[in-house]
Amino acid sequence: MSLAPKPQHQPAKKRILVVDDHPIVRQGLALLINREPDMLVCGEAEESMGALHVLTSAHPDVLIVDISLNGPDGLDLLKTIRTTHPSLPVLILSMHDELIYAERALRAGANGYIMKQEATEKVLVAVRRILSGEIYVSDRIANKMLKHYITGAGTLRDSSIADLSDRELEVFRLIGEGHGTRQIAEELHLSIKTVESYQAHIKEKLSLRSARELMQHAIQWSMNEKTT
Amino acid sequence: MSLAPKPQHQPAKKRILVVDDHPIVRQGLALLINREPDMLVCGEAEESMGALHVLTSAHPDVLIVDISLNGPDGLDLLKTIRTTHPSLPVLILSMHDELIYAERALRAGANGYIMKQEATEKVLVAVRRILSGEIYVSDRIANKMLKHYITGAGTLRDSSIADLSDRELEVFRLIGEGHGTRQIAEELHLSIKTVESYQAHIKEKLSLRSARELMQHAIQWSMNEKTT
DNA sequence: CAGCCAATCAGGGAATCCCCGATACAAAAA
DNA sequence: TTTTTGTATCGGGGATTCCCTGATTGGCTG
Repeated sequence: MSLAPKPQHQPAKKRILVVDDHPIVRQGLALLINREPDMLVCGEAEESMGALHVLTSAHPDVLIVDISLNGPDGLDLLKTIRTTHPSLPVLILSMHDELIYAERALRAGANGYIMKQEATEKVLVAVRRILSGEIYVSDRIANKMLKHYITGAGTLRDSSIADLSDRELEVFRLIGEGHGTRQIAEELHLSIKTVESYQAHIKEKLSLRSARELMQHAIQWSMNEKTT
Repeated sequence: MSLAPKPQHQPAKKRILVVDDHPIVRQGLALLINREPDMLVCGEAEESMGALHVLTSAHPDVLIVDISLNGPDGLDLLKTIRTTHPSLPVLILSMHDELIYAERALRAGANGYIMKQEATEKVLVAVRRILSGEIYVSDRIANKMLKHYITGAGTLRDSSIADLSDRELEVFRLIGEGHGTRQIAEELHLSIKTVESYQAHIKEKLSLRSARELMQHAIQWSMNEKTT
């Protein structure tokens, strides 16, 4: 399985930082990556803060980031990283194959978007692809994007939820997970007033009349993990 | 129990079947399990149908089943399996730490409930626990459930919602429909204070810590099997 | 450049949550 | 027959959230 390159001129392995809040997933990725001759996992983190910390000490060549982390989510982390590392390759990992997330991820500067449903080898393909400077998206997503792009609207209108901004969607998701206003504010390091403002915007965009209705929809949406 | 010739000197490895729609998670679990001397993964499946098929050929001693599968979910699979294998140990794996899912899982006949956020070693602990005939749940969940046990009687009851008085159940249902405190008070021709009192009683009986959790449970209850 | 919009926050009154109660009544237990 | 328990009904009052009306900054975009 290995070409057995001898230590002499051995090219440096590509260093990969894995960010996911599920230990099992981190371990699965580590196994997968470390048995490749040209890559190794140089660090792990389970949330954004830890990731930023490890980032400075482990100097990875690629990041693999789960989109749904506790606290600031994968997209937030991505945006933060982009301010200091504009061209560091980042592969976004997600459990939804909803177009909303893929579109947002790429817009936020991700170099790739892959789903956990994808075969494990695809992860390696994706990593190599983005290491070579290209963009990776799974075929299913790519097809959907093409179709939507061709058949009209430049953006995706699956539901009015697609109208939400990144921050708004994040708050919406947290509400659906059962988190309260204060809690969300703390998790995202924002003022309560700011979170309230987002809630108001979400209600506006989704035509909801009360915080109660907002919560109802958020919970139902979060229960529906359904694939397009 | 024992259908194979069991050499007394060398105990056979316990055979484990993993069902999860994320290849990375399956691989992570396989790594984790196969490096233990007394277990091995005897099969994998990514959805319920495949799981039932593999089940007949791989003769596992334990199943690890993710709760959110495509098509019939983990609980559906569990229920199906229980009709033909009433005592086959099944560990339910989930990404939610919500009590509701754990309750449903155990009520459906699961022998354990563990979250993906949990440390990987906990999976091994859980597997050994349920292999020895016991039930495994994480400490957080266990604490919550204990209260339910103590205040109730016998086995895991009908979600302990059966303990609610008529008025309480009525209020609970209305909350699940999205009605607010004031609205409920008007609809039932009661004082707001009375409705608040019912809410407090419901929270007490269901071991819920906030109005938000109450609402979450009420909504989810009203969405799913009201008829269980 | 002017305008729009996302992201961030404040003030303040209304509503709610949630901890303390209370009273009345019926059924069950002692 | 007391005593206890459970249900149904309500209140006070402080903490919190809701919700409306603002503001400021910084990007894009026409």
